[in-house]
Amino acid sequence: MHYRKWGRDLPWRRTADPYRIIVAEMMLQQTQVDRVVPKYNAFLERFPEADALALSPLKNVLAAWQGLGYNRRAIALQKTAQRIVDDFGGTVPADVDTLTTFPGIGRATASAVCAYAFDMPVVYVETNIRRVFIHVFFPGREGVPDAEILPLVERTLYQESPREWYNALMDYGSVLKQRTENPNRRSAAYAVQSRFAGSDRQIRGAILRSLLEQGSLDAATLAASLGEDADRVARIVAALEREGFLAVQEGRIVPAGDGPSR
DNA sequence: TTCCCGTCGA
DNA sequence: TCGACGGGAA
Repeated sequence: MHYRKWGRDLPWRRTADPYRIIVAEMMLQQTQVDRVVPKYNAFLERFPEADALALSPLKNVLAAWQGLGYNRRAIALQKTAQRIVDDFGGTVPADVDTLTTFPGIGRATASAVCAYAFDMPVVYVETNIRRVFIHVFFPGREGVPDAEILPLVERTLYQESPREWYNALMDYGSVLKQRTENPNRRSAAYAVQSRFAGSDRQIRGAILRSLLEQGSLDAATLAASLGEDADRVARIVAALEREGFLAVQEGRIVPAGDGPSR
């Protein structure tokens, strides 16, 4: 098997610890492998098991997440760790439908956890799998729906070792991306997204980053320091507050769960 | 400037 | 079903 000799040596491939697989998969949801590797290692040094993550102040979790993007995943990951500890006695359930009920875990991540942590023969589609199957089975086709890919995934799944099979698919998909025009552009799911520069997303990221650096922020001067319209910044801060990133106390922006009260 | 990507809530 | 959501690399 080609994979046994040439497969990538990635840190999450050296463990079957379901907690570690969950951390890796949630990081990999929206962030490229090269960027995840160092963050994954540092994150697990800080939070070696679900218990440590569940009990940590959120701001420390967000700090460890810094640079990965889509910071809501950090909140969701901590909540998932809390559910594992509180509702499952620290044992990750080996079941796609149960895992899907966890915050930040959908079909793809739940299936990946079952494949990599538990070596279960689950059938699912994510970007690398999609890329491989579109390339191999749908040459020249546009708008290929996942519904047509799934049966092929099921038929080709190597039952003897689903974990190894999916790892090999990941590597093949990653090579295809480097060597060809991304076949996923021919997926029905493909969409061009709005520009990042000047977007709310960029400002959200900047606010969170400076909050974690400064420890707290003065709401009145924040807009000026960002060079942005005060109304717009206030609206974004309110959204961040609703999502549980931060709190506003007497005009100061502080990390969530950090102030007095309760 | 363009590219990438899974989950969630509307 | 669709738009919001980050940030680093090419």
